[in-house]
Amino acid sequence: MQDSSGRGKITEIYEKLLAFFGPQGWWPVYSDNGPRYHPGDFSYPKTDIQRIEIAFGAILTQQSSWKNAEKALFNLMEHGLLDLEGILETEEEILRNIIRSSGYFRQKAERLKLFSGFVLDRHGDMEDLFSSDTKELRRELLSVKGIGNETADSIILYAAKKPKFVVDAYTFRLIERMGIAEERDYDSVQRLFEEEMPKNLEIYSEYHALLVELGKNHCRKKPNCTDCPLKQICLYNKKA
DNA sequence: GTCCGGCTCA
DNA sequence: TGAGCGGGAC
Repeated sequence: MQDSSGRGKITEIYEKLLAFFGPQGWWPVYSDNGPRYHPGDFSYPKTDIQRIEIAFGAILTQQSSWKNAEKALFNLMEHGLLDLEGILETEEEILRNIIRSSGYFRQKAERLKLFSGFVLDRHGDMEDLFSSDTKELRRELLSVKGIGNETADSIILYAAKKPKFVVDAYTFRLIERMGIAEERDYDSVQRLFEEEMPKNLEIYSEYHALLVELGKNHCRKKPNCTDCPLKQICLYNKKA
């Protein structure tokens, strides 16, 4: 996407969203004596269990509300299954029931197993997996069936703590409605944000979370523009 | 009844 | 590009 139309807007959107919603503090870490929430604390995850928690959470929340994914995550925790070997040793049918609340539980049970098997076979643990550089890590994650662009980037950003901008359906919808980008594929949209915003972990982490908040509250499929924080700079729904 | 912090396969 | 996957919250 080119400069003239979009240049500056990405930054402006970020500032308005941050001012309106405040810092979101993604990603919550619960396990291994982690705090329930850590807004402003980007030092998590600290342990492999916590890295697994975030990676599993990223898979469980695919096309599902975080509430439902969270329940599944807690359930895994209670069964001591924030553990790669443990997932592989758990009967598929049992695993499905443990994560049932997240929806798509048959697919996700398989995905947890495939991901766990990959990490164990290729790296042994999460810390070693994350020791690869961002490009290589992304390539590896994408090679696992069940991990696509958004899930891979979520893991890279929130678990491996490497600056990679996460694009999701809300992001596409926003730039579509605001007429910012003409290129609609994932990589182009990601590049758009990464090129305008400072390559910064905290900013990428907050920006994606803020876009989710905007998408849930205002920029929905059926938009609620009335009290939208971007109302002044968005052309959508403006009278012609 | 609608929608969710997507992805695979045809 | 479209169908299929799915429980739970609102």
